Amino acid sequence: MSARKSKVRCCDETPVNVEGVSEGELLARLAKALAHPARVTIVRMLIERASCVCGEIVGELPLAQSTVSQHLKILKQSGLVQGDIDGPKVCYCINKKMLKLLQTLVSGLK
Amino acid sequence: MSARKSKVRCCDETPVNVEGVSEGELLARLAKALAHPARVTIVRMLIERASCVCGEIVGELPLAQSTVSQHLKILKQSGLVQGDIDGPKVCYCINKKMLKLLQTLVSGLK
DNA sequence: ACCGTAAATCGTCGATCAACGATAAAGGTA
DNA sequence: TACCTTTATCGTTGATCGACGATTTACGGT
Repeated sequence: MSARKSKVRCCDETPVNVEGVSEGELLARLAKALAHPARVTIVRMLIERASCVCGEIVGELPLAQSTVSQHLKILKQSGLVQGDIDGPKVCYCINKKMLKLLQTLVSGLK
Repeated sequence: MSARKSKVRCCDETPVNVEGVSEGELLARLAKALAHPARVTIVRMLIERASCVCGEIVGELPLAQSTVSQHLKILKQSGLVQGDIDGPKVCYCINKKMLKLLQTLVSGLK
């Protein structure tokens, strides 16, 4: 093996591609990512546990593995969540920048 | 005419029925209401202009009147927006309690 | 009573969502 | 290599969304 086979830390810094997207569009996208109870639960889990897991998420939700995988895909596409491959598993975690952005956009509604 | 035909103020206090709904469910609902750019625009308009109008909203969006009406319905169902009938027109405005609730729920994501 | 304006509702259509089981891909281990 | 585990993807199904035009409903004004 090279340096380290599987790094414990995952989801380092984040690109966050938000090119030419209006604030309204962006807020709508992020809101859409949260527009399902299961996804809210996933986000909360990822925030709570700094450690990012995937199988655990499946175990915690009353949904099939494929369904959870779909929700994770949607969350990843929104940028709110990232997933790093760690051996046979995938390590998911929150993109704090995006979460912060969402919070800023929502708080700015006034 | 009796006292005042059409009150200038509209959207007084708000009921806000959030009975037996978990926080996650609630956040998901509110997020869903914002999960479309047109609805974000509407919410922003209503926040900006204390005066609440409906025809103006239609005039400002590149959408048919019926489509805007649908979006308004969704926003009303979420509780984020209220509409009071004012003669032949309908006066829409933000439910500040709900907006605050949304902001609290999103800010609480940490 | 009649007309005009404002808004909601209806019906339709294509697109997307949400869920599942089944299957495939990718990596670790014996 | 063969297996096992983990996750993603495929294919399907029913439900909901988003948009529209057309129609209906509700008021105000004449």
